[in-house]
Amino acid sequence: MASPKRDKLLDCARKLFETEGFHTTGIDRILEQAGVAKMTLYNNFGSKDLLIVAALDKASKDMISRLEHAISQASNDPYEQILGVFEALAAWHANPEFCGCMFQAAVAEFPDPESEPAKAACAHHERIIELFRDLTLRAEIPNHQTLAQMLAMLASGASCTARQARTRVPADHARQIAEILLERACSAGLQPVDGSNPQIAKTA
Amino acid sequence: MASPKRDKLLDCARKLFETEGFHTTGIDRILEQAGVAKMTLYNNFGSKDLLIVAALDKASKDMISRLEHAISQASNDPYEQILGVFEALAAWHANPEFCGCMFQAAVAEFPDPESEPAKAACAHHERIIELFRDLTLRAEIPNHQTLAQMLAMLASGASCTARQARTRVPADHARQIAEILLERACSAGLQPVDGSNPQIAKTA
DNA sequence: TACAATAGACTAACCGTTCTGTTTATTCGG
DNA sequence: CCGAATAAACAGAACGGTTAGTCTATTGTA
Repeated sequence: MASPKRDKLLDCARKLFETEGFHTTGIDRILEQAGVAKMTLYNNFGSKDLLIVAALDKASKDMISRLEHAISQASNDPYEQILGVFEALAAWHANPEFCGCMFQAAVAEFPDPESEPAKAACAHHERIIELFRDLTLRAEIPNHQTLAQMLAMLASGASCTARQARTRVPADHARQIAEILLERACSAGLQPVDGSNPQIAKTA
Repeated sequence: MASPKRDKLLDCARKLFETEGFHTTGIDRILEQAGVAKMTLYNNFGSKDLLIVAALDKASKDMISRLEHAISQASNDPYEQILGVFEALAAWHANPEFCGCMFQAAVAEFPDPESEPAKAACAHHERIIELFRDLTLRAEIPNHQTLAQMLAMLASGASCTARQARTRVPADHARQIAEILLERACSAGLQPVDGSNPQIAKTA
């Protein structure tokens, strides 16, 4: 299952997809850069789409473990750990090699929600929400599910904005907002969201 | 400049690009759906990329004027007007035809920031920030520039999340966060952002 | 010898773009 | 008011290039 050629191919594919997009990067370029024959791609992955899925899965695993590492290093306090996630986000965006979130690009390039790459990208987003949910639960925040969704949305917005801005400013703004939300949740608890907007019921 | 054929072509192109992406929708499909000859495309726009730019520009103009309409109808109070923008956002996301923000898709599909479609999409984002800046300025908010950036980021995050979720929930969450930020800005003013994060200086 | 990975030719489809020739509508001079 | 001139839109063939994917023949190694 795990061969050095396969790893090299997957690494190059991930990088090229990230920097130049999924549709615009042809198979031949990946093979050339990886120094690998065409048949190793089709023997190991089956198709370009499945290679994309594999690249997304690996990128997701890497990012999640990077965030978990940032969390464990931040503190024992879940409040501080949540802010640590945004610190890690800002550090990522500040990296000059940063060129946007790969998963946001994937859902944009594969509009069909039933396509495998789109599903892989959505799965990553769910994992991010889950990560925040663990933290808000441990922080014993009243409306912890809602806050987790909000935090994930903040992170998405920061990544999306940073793709154009190419600075860590959006992530720092997101962090600041997260701080405000946490402060508020700590002192009073969030107002019930769904109750205050009854028209949601239709789409929920 | 403005002919009915040209308008029909532009409309169909905008819709197809929005729902199926820029790279995946071929020219032939656009022409077929618009009932228009190939040469009318090249006589009127010059190339597919320039057609994409024209579609993005028209979509931007439409959206901005829709938001301005929502603002003018909301109230005379700039606070209420800002919330009105998020109301309009939520209404847009609740529309069953909503399939994600076209401009986010454009920057994802054209990773080269120098490409014309990417520049057109960035210009739209600037217009959104400017729209919020006008409102925060009129609201006499201390750090109005920073808050405008934050609000734009919230809107981006909501659109990005709504692409996957297909509900108005993210926009409602964004609205709720905006409410909190406004409340805070009203009572005390935001803390100086850049001062509290001196490491920004490098990228600023 | 046997096996796995290689390079690279090859296919079939699709892409954006150009070109050709025809048809339609509009405008203008007599 | 009518016929000629101009321009625009038409359908569709053709072009060169690129794509994902398959196949074959060759190499290196155990």
